[in-house]
Amino acid sequence: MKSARTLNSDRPAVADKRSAILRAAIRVFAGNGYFNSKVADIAREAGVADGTVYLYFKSKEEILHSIFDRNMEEAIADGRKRLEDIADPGERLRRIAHMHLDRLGADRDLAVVFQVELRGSTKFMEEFSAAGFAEYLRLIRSTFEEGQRAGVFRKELNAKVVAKILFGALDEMATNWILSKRRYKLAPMADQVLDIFLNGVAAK
Amino acid sequence: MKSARTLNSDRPAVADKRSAILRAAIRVFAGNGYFNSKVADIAREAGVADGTVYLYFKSKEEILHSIFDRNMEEAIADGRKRLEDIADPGERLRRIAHMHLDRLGADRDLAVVFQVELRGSTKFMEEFSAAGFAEYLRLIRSTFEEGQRAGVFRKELNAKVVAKILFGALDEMATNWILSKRRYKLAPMADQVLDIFLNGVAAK
DNA sequence: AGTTACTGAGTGATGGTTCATTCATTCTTG
DNA sequence: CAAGAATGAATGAACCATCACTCAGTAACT
Repeated sequence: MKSARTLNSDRPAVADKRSAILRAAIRVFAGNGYFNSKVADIAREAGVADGTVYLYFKSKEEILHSIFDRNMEEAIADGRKRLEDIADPGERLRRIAHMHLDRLGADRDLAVVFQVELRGSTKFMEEFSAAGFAEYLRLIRSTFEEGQRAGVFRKELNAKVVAKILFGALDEMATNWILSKRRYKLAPMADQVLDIFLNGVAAK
Repeated sequence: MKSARTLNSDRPAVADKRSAILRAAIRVFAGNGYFNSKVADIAREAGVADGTVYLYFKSKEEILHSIFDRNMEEAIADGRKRLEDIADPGERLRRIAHMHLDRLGADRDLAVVFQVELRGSTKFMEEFSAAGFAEYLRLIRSTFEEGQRAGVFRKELNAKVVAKILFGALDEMATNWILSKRRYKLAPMADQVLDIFLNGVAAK
């Protein structure tokens, strides 16, 4: 087997290998589903031995968790940054929706893992929902509440329900996109969703 | 073992046993997830031997399919009937949404199977989406298009996207409901969704 | 020589599926 | 109507393919 990139030995290959395994796992999980994927498949795809996987992750399940954690963390950090210069609640929601679909639309395999594989058992769902999803829903909700206070959104609406509606609509766009044979851009759908949504919740 | 009901020998216990197994499977799948459920668990829950399951279903996977098929068929038949006396497109959509959430809200285990277990692999998703989901989306869409022709919904909206939005919102209500610790009624959420939705798509 | 990174054959447990056998019921025959 | 034969639904122990995970060994580097 060809030795891994030894071009510059600055960084030990450690970080590289960890994410090589994660990237491989995303591809494998997306292709076969989590439960039908063998650890050996991931190892082969990553170009390492079976045992090596266990030097970086303590179980197959932890690999799935790491995929979620790492991406969610990145998305949230990036999201915060790209929201800080926007004041208008409607525009903030638009930006959130765009980022949501941009991110999933940029990597189909990752999208499959997020839309399908991570939903495959209540156990996972509960864990993930306790972690990142809940925080994401809260972000949408509090943004909406700002809008209510500012008088641009109808005050009688339940913000929690509204957040779920927006999330659900975006989520369905993503799921439909990965299942669709047609290839179209996912991100632009955000505007169609927001058109209806903002019209629906607008004050007056 | 006590002999099966021999009260009237009209009908062999066959149909009974088949649906006993299906009901047991719904409970077991909902409790452990499809992949973590053993056929032996289903058999025990149904009060039959392992082998008996294979007299009625040719594989574990076929059990999952049957759960979907049977319920979807029933839902669609029932749905058609309860829609035929409604002309107004907005009211038709409201009725659809109510039926959707009523049905899932009436049986938490079934809801778990539909919201979680059936989504756990692209393979399943594709099969199911080819089957019932697609038809359901088409129903929403064509109802919306009637409304567009009637001039009550904005004509510039893409009906396909609109249908996904409504479905996605309802779907998220259901998923959130099964994951929530709190016990609340699912069906009433339909009105909150429709309030925003109809406002969002209304002409003028 | 020591340390760290990696390897991949082996192992042990799991669980979907099969099938030889049982037995209650129904049919046939005298 | 009773005895024997046939039926086929139901059983559950056993089979065996499948993998997640381990670990004794090798390689690479200092």
